[in-house]
Amino acid sequence: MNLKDIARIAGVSTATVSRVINRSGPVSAKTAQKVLEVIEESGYVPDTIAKSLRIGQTKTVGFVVPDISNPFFPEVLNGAEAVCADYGYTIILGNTNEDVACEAKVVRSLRQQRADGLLMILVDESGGTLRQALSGADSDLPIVFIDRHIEGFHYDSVIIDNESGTSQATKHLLGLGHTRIAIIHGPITTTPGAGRLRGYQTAMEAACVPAKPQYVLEGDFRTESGYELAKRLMSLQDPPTAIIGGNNLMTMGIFRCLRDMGVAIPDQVSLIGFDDFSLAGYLSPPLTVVDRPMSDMGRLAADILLSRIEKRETGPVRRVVLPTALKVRGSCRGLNGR
Amino acid sequence: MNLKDIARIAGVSTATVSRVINRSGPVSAKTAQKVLEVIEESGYVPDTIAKSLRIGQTKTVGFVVPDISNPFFPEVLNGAEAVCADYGYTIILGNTNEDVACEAKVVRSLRQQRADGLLMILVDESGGTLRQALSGADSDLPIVFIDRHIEGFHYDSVIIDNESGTSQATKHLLGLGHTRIAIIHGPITTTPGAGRLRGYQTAMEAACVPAKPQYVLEGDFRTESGYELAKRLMSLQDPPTAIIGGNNLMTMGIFRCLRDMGVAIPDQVSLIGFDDFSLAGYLSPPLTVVDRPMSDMGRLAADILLSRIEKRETGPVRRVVLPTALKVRGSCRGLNGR
DNA sequence: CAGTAGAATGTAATCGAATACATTGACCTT
DNA sequence: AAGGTCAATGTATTCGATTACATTCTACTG
Repeated sequence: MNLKDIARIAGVSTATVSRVINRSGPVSAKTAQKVLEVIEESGYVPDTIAKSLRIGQTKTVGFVVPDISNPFFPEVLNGAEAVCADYGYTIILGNTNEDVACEAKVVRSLRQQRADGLLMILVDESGGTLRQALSGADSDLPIVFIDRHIEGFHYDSVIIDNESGTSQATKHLLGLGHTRIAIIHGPITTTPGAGRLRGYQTAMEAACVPAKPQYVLEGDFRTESGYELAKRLMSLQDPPTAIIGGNNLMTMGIFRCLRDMGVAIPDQVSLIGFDDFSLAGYLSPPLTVVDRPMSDMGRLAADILLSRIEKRETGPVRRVVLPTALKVRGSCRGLNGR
Repeated sequence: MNLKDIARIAGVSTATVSRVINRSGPVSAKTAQKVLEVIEESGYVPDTIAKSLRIGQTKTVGFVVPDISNPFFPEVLNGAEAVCADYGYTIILGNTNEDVACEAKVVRSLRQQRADGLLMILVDESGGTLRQALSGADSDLPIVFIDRHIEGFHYDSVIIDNESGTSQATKHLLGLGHTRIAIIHGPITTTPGAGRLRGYQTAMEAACVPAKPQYVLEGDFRTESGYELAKRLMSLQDPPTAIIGGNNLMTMGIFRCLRDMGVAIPDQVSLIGFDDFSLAGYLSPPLTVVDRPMSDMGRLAADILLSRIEKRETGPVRRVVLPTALKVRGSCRGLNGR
């Protein structure tokens, strides 16, 4: 059952049917009604594929994530999906498994599928992968980066103030009297990895507390690395009195490690995580975290992307930086009383 | 840059280029090489849209979920995505917001987009919505239901043994000496809602412990309803000594409520949740839960769907029922010693 | 009543790839 | 050398919609 069939049954031309469906031209009331009746009866749905081919637009947005099972992902997706649905766009998923080669493959596949635009949480922030995957193409494919971005690349991005996030956390700990503060940060090749480390360093320097190198460890944003590195920290001859986790997963890893090692939080070690999650406030102790507006990030990114796709906005590249907020709960203890 | 351009530059016909790309016919080594070179240089990627239109297959699978932010979703998605990626299929997302009307819209939209098949976590288990959304169509669109299914509908489904899950949980509590056991179950119009309730009832009856009606409450699978109903339970003149949560979100709600009300777990009330989640074992007390293989559900459902799409399997409808397992941690206390 | 504006409708090309069918050419057979 | 086989390639149609352009029809003007 296609447009031609409808035209035949209704006794009109395909052009007329198309005009009725899209309200794209004058059609007499009588004809329109007749056509609509036929469509209704037959249960006809226009073929989006054919339409896309003809008009060169698919009304789809590719959403590229490194790791579906990171709880950060559904939150962002949630915001983005709502906006896309509002504008009649559908989301196609691309999972890169934190892998550079996979990222290239996914982008190329999304390009093949003619996604109208891309929402990307990057893996390769050097941009090499992306540049290659986009090579030879109509390189005006709109892309909005989320959480991470590429220096000197002409794309919009929605990120957060990572530096201020860890800076707040560090100051909070310093204010409680801690000096042996450790951080398990993400890869410094990534925006959030480097930014969060910088915030920590800045705050430490500002307080004239030198950060010991053995307290600054680089993880890979995964639970296991948080676990392992926390174990290493607590095995030092002078273990830290406070640890900052570089993201949600690593914080969970740290939390588990401390629990498994029998290290009391916050009595022996204070802990601050980056990223809030649903049960963080119900752990014991309730976790103090740096929170950020994840759903808003998705919403905003989708907003920008769609306005680029629909050419409602043509100005220069936008770089939106959203604020973070320290949520003080119960995983930090003051040392001043000692 | 399209197939025609490549053909022109390589000095061959479009048919030959197509044959090279798809290995769909004999091409001399020399010609093939030439064509591949041109493709390489130009960064050409075939247009999936055009291909789909021609061959009537999109290599996409629609994934319909009621609630993106339910932690159950990414787990299932994770499994499904891996299988789909293996077979070269892409996932299109459909969010129904637990809304029947929205479900119809999403299915219709996915049909328009010519998804080759659907993975569905239903909202309307009566099937009315689905039947309507599929009306008039080539109703041989393969669909696999996950977690919930429609009685007497000719589609495959992958569900879990809900009844045995709550039955195990109830027996565990009975074994510990509890008799005032409450359950906050999901809507009885849903497979998991009804099944889990039944398991509870069966186990209670088998032990000749009558279930008091005020201990059996129907929630809506959301955190808030768990919270509210737990509050109601604990306000009874003879509150239960144990509560079973009907799903992950409601269990979180119950947990929060008990904490907020200052009810000690498990000293005052024992708690068993349905569905494990990443930090359940690190709450205090660590939560005893009925676990189920969520990622496997996604994997299996995708497996079945793809084998239907590719006609590798044409047998009768399959109904796969996966087992649940009680994970005993620390949220239940024995009453026998009293 | 001829002329014409503008509404209503139709015809046919187009998007980019796949493919049925046609054609060419090389090599082998008898 | 004629005929046959099969590999290699080309031509032209097709998928289902949109749309530029052409045509018809209606109604109104002077």
